[in-house]
Amino acid sequence: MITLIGTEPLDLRLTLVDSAQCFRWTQIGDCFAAAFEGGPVLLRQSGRGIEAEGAFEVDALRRYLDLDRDYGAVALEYAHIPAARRAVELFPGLRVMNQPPWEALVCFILSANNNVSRIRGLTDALCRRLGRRWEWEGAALYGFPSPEALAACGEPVLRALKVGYRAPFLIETARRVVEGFPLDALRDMPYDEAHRLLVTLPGVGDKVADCVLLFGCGHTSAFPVDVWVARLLREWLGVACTTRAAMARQARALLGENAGLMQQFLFHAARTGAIEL
DNA sequence: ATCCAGGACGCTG
DNA sequence: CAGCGTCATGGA
Repeated sequence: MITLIGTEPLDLRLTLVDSAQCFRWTQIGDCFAAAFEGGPVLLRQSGRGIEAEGAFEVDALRRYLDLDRDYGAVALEYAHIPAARRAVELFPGLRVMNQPPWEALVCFILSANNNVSRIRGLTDALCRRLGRRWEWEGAALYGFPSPEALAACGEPVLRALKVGYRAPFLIETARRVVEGFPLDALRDMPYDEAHRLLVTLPGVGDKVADCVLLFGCGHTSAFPVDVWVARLLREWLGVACTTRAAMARQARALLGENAGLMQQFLFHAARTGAIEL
């Protein structure tokens, strides 16, 4: 059964795939597919709006896609900053998703010193090897591996998937989660406390912690600073700092409560070369 | 061959 | 606290 879940502006390809905030959606024809705990979910843009099919609850899916946020208001908030205004204009329909924190954690541990296409390949390999298998009209889809599955799989298995030196990070972090690391409580903690807690996990530094907080915990002020963002902060916003941690602090002070949402627009603008640095 | 990719980590000044 | 080499892997 096909359900219309919303008519708000949302560019599926841009949000689910191209913006590199999530790495596990695959395009099948004009649909985007991924498997979750309840089974496969398919999304499609039609003339009516965003249509969904499969195992989902409308409210949960709307939250996942951040459909309840007014991005027009966010744009206005930063309209006085030329680069920000330009980035928002360039990418209508880009939204910052609310992923399960465990998924964001694993994917962004994989992201360290890695490129987007390879992160996607590794995520897919992880799901194929350790995730639950589903089928949708003949096509195989794989759920995201549980913390238990990852904690128990053994380092050689992960090495064989080519995650490289990140293998022990993944296994140790999975163990910490299985042993009770409060992943689901991060959402309701103050940013500083949640960040301080996350960086105690192996493979998680300042930047990965900010990605987990922004993409998986609803902390819209979290501001991940990678090479692209560091560059654009200097060139576009005049932020002159030495370390990335200091740049993140300054960007948060400058942009406030929704700094992370704006970061995603700026990041994509810089990474795709849509705005010359 | 060298550099780079949504960096983290351990060691040295 | 800041700076630097190292860590797999694959594409440019």
